Parts: sequence; C-alpha cells; structure tokens
Amino acid sequence: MPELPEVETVRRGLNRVTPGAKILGGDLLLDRTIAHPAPGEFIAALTGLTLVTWQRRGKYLLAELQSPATAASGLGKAQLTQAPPSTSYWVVHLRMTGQLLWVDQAEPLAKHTRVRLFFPENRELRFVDTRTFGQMWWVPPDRNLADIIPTLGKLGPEPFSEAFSEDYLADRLQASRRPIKTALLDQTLVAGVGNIYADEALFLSRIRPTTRCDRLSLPQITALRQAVIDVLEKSIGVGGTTFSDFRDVQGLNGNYGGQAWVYGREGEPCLVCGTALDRMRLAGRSSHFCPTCQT
DNA sequence: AGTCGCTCCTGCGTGC
DNA sequence: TGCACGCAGGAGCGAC
Repeated sequence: MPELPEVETVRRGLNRVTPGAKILGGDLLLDRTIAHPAPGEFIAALTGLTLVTWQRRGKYLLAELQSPATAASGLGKAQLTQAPPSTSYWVVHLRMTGQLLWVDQAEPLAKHTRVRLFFPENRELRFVDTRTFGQMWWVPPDRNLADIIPTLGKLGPEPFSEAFSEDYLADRLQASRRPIKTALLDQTLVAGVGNIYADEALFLSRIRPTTRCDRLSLPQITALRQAVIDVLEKSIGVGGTTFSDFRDVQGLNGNYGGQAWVYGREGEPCLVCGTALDRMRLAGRSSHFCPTCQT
C-alpha cells in the first residue's frame, strides 16, 4: 500500500521519464476517479499541457503543468500575453491500490485501468487502481491547491523537514489523549505515514501502539521521531517495500531486502526477543507489536 | 474541537 | 466445489 516511501519512489520514476512530455489526449474509464473538475472536463483540461516536474507532498503526487508558449499559438494571443505564467497542477492520490505506469500504448489494458493519458511516440501514463479509492484533481492556474484539495492544505509537516521537530511533535502529542498509533495515522500531525510504517516506527522506538500521546516521555518522543524518519528513509532508499504489491512506474516491484519487524507478523517470533508478536485493532486498523519490547 | 466509527471498493484467503 | 465472510487500509464524513 503506497505510503510516503512508495509515493516518493513513484515520483522519482516519473521524473525520469515524463518531464517535457506533452499531453496529447486521454481516456477516462472511471468517472469516480476524477475529484475535480467535473469528470467530463478533465481530459480536455489536461490536453495540450506539458509535464514539467513531479513533486510530492505527504502521499500526494503533484505534476506541474505548463501551457504552450504564447508564441506557439496564434489563438487568443492577446489574452495569453497578458496572463501570468500559467502553471497548473495535476494532483494524484494513489490511496490503497493506485498505480501510475509509464507504458507503450500497445500494452494490453489491465482490468482495472481507470485513466489513460497519451504522449508522443506512443507513450502513455496509465492509472490502474483495483479498488477505485484513488483520486485525481486538476487545479487551474488561477486557483489555490488548498482550495481545490482541502486535505492537502491541512497536511502536517514532511517527516524530513525541520518543521517536524522534537518541539513540534512534543507540543502536538502533549495536547492529545489519543493512542499514539492513531495519531501517527493522522496526516495533519505528520504527512506520509501509513499503517505499515506506523507499526514499524513504534516497534523501533519501543512504544506500545495504545500508549496515550500525552503520556509519552520526552525521550520516547525523541526516539519515535527518529524512528519515523529512519524507517521512511530506509524504505525510500530501496525503492519502496515489498510488504505489499506496490509497483513502480515501470511496473517493477520494490526490492526491499529485509523484512518488517512487526507488520503482518502476528504470532511470529519478535526478531529482537523471540516473543510471539501480537495484533490488535486500533482506530479500525490492525496494529502489530511485540508485547515484550514495546511498553 | 477532539475523537471515533462507518463507509467507499475489489480481491484474496479461510472455513464450513 | 461453492459460498459467506473477514480482512486489507487512506481518508472523508457524520456523530457524539
């Protein structure tokens, strides 16, 4: 399931192949995928625009799009020369099962293909999403990203940024009585952590998922912050995990050589102390932990 | 305002 | 063999 490391891996893959590519057209196969504008307007809105670069914010992918140079067209010339540089954004959230694949247009369509965008030389960016939770937006040049995508505007700091400081984390956690596992999944606390890395980071910092945020000690908060950073960084470094069926833009699986410490290992021995790992339901999701190592 | 449970959806594994 | 069921989980939403 795409969390920050998988999304970052997709971003890097896209930036190797799509910059400078002009969108020639497309095909929308599932209207529900388009959150903005109206599904019927989506393909037309993107057609003719050029992909500049891909950015990431939390689990969101943001493609910067550029209109054709004013000199390139005789149409609406007067208007265009007055307009500010018209950068718009194509924003994609993979949710649970979304995949962006850079393929040849002759590639057979996967069953759950939702959106196709066509590029020169028979190339295609294809959005495949089994469970249809994935969404995409087009944000026109004169609109703010946060207005069109409110959740994007409410995201907490990036885990690798200075804003994700010990002071920030301590302040936020001390004001909350939620279980720490629940808080880690809250994208307004820190952007990009999902269920897998939340469990892994809690194991690495030896904290029980059920621990109330306001009862964490400062050393625990320090350890947790570092564990979040470490586990995400390590996974990015190896191109996303193989904990899931994640695929990069070339359709290849991640090559994470190691294994999860706790995620998906209920009943198996803790790799540190040998105790059988436990699993419980928290905030509607499975939480895996070692009853001995995590207190 | 903080917190929680429900819901969206499809495929897969399990048990009867 | 076939079927029902639980589970996977990101995040929007309504409820308390």
